[in-house]
Amino acid sequence: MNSEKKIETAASAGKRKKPITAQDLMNAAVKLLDSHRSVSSLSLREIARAAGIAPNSFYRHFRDVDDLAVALIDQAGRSLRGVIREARQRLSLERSAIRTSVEAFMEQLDAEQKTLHILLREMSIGSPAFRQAVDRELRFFEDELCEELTRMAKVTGHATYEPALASKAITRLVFTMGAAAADLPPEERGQIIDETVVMIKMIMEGAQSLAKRAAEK
Amino acid sequence: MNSEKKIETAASAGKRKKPITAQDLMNAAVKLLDSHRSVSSLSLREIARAAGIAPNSFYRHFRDVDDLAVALIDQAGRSLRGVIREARQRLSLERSAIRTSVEAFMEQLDAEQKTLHILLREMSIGSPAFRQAVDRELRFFEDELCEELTRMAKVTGHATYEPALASKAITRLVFTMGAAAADLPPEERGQIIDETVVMIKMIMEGAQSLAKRAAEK
DNA sequence: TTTTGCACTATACACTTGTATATACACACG
DNA sequence: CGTGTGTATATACAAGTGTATAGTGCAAAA
Repeated sequence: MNSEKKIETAASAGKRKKPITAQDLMNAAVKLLDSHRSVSSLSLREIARAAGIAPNSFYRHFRDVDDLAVALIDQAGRSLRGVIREARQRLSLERSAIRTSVEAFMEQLDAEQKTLHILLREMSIGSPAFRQAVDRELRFFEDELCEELTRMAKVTGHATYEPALASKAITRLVFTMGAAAADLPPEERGQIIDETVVMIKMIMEGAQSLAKRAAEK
Repeated sequence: MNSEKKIETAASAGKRKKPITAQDLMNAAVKLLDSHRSVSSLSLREIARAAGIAPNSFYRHFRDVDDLAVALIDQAGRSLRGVIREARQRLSLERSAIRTSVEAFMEQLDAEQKTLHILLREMSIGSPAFRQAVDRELRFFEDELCEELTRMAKVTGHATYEPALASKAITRLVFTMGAAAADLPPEERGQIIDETVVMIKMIMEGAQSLAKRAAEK
């Protein structure tokens, strides 16, 4: 059977108005990544098949599978930033800022599009462009956090030792713990959240304590 | 061209005494992973080709590519544990225990077999067996560290707040920072090491400070 | 010696992959 | 009415994939 088979049938059997969006392709790709496949193991044909289009139509929307992957990361980052910013606004006084943010982060894990899931899993793998996209999101997170830390310092009087470093530590920790939580059934995530919160408090406490010590000298 | 090509030539051109070891295959796989490919994108044939054997001979040594990947992780963990344990023994008094360990960890990044590299990159991806193997190694690390922390508490009198959690935080942080360092030219790793050391100190300082606060109440 | 077992190879098959080429259909503008 | 232009399609090809089947050659056991 050297020539093509006839059937590369659409997954979505419905009669669709023709035009397919880039987002449709991204959704199809995300569905394929459900279990534990890496983006780099997805084939262009597979994605096209899942989206119900001909293989070649893929090129109308993305240059590459890599290109699509980068788009996925951007999307993950954008919506994550939104969620965190929102969490920070409803920073009511009855709950700790830390806990609120961590919870928002973890909730985002099974948001409609599970792109955060993907970002966390594939952080350190994939094309240069891919990792660059991930790094961008990490830095976003760090910067916002760092700002917050220094602002907080002025209000409470508790200075932070090296706010940029503390932010980096917290960010990496949250992302790593998020990756661990991602593979867990949601009912076991509570523990991870608690652990993460305590870890963050350790870092902040430590950074403040080191700041005091440095000031005393 | 429907039938096979004739040449699937050995990569290692030398005239070898026939028997190839599982380790040879693992080495070949590692070489292929040099740049930034994920294990899941390696094909059995590719590995066999790189090792200079026929595709089918692969099965004499591993069931799967996945199977080989798990073996790689085990090897990475084994040698990492060795290195860290060794570092702890030459824990001379002139250098901090933290810095010595972190340096040992980072040095292991470009050890002969760069398997640690792979472990760090693919931590949260791959087959269940694969991630289980990674988790095993993480826990090893955590446990040894936790023991050390409580032992230290008795000597110095500085108790640690939740030693298990602090160990987990430190472990995850070191691994994440290691993953970041892995993609860097060795001359830029110094900074990462410094950062990591400070981060760890923050955590330990914080955990001790929290312990004191808890005791005072 | 013959036999048996093992490590490896060669060939083949059915299948998937990325992409080149050509083509069909819809809609906007002259 | 064309006539593009953009978006989808089908067909095809060369290459790569996992693996089934059938050897080949060589060392130890009989």
